[in-house]
Amino acid sequence: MDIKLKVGQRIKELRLQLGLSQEALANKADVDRTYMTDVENGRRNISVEVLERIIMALEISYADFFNAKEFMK
Amino acid sequence: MDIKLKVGQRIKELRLQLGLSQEALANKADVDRTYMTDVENGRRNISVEVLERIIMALEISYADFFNAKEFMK
DNA sequence: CTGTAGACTGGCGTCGACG
DNA sequence: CCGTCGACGCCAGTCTACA
Repeated sequence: MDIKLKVGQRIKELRLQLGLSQEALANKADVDRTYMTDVENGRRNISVEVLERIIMALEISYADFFNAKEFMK
Repeated sequence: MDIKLKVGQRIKELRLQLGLSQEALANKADVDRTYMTDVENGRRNISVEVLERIIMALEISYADFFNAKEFMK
């Protein structure tokens, strides 16, 4: 499956666990709200710097973010 | 430390373990050779799609690529 | 609150050339 | 084999607006 979709789904999964709205997470990660929508829906080819900000806003490490079955091979 | 540097160093580390030149890895990942140089030296904010191609060329999973101490928090 | 659309700027990623 | 430079097209990421 497309890496963009995997990343988007993982972000959404973790966001919901934190009980945040897309807008709240977008603000916390300092990215645009409409861009956040596109990223979660696998429509944008995100860069590692923006991904890092989102991951930090999700209060998780890079290692743990990718430590999920979708990324295991 | 900068995420771009961490990613670059991890790529270089794994590339050397495989005994590949930058050019050989670049060809295998289907990216430009000069871009590969910049990425390893932490000068480019790489996207997840290109990073995926490099990771696959390094014969490792996304999870294992980030399962290294630099990415542990 | 989420999604979509359109317009815009900067930088990703390519390429040829040279040391 | 690796690093750097300059040129260039295209898309990442922003923003406003509407449902």
